[in-house]
Amino acid sequence: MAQRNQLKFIILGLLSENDLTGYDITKAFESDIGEFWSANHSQIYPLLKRLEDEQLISHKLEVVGEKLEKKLYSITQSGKEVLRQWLSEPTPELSATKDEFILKLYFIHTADDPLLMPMLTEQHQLHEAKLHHLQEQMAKKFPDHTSQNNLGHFLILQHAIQRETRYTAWLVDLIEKIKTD
Amino acid sequence: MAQRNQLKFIILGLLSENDLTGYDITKAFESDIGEFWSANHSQIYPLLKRLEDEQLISHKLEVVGEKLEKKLYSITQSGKEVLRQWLSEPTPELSATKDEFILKLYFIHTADDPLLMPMLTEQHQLHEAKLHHLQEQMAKKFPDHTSQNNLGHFLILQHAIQRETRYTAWLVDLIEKIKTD
DNA sequence: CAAAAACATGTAAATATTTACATGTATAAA
DNA sequence: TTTATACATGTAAATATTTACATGTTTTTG
Repeated sequence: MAQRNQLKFIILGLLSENDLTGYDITKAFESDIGEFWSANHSQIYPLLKRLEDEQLISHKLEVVGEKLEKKLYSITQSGKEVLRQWLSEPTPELSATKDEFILKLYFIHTADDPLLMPMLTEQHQLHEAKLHHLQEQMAKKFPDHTSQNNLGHFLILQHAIQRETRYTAWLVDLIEKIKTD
Repeated sequence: MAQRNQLKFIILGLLSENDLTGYDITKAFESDIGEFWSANHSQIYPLLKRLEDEQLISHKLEVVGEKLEKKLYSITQSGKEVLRQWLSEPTPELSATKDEFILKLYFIHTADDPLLMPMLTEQHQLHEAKLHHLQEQMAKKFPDHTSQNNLGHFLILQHAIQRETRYTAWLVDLIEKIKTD
């Protein structure tokens, strides 16, 4: 397996909060969940079918306008149990954080390599932009600075903001140090 | 593609430093590179063959003892160019950091969920252990606190240590806050 | 009202990744 | 000297992930 089907649990988790269509789930990966997992609709639709076969979810058809049919999925009792079971299991893996920039950096041996500075400034710009985006999300989703029944979401945003703050600071330091060489 | 063959470049990068066997490369993923990428020997051996077909690397046989043959791979000029090209390209992706614990946390809605505290203490223990491991690596590989022709390696270790320090501190804070509820 | 953008759902093919299967040698420890 | 461990190299099968192919509807914008 290339990662023990965590997508399955994400889908169950999302459906445990709201009934959703495949399209809605796809969208979720472009916002909230996109911060810490990725998936395409071509992976999601077949999986929804499989989860329904396993009776972890079910769907009913809704018709929009004249003929557009959408499938609104709900989690079943069995699905809720599988989700809860997953949440209660240990998570001992600490999977390697695959970061292509860090990978490249590993192969830069000296501070005077002409590739280094462009790499650092590019990453600085990217991570600063991401940090701003996350801060906007936080302000938008938790305007009164409290988590209100959404502790998990609040925490992962806080975590991501801290991560990007730290990442950006590291890059700034590094750029400064290398400049004054 | 499930990630535009970054393994290819890791192998080229490793071979640009030293001639290595497939076994050596496999081992590298259990130490240094394991901090930020993973790969199994069953992925490495076929890829070495492919890279040799593409004339990015070549090998010579070495015999150990009576009959154990090992293939010592070297990077070719063409391989060096491909590696350098990769290093010089932009890295604009900022791929989602797939962290199963964060994923689970997203689906914990309230601070009084009985699953929360065990999750947090488990992760605290794991990240603290990882931090210690990284600090040991740093002390071992850069005892005189300087990077000496290995800037990249030094920086990725520094980066990982900062990341784990921050992660651990976040968990400690969180545990403290939830305890005193 | 025409056009563009967003909604909506799939399949196919290529590639990447993990786990399991398979085999044998050399070296260090007991 | 036997035994365990590390060295060494592969293949097969299952699964995951990405990119491309494919089609059609509804809503918003100009």
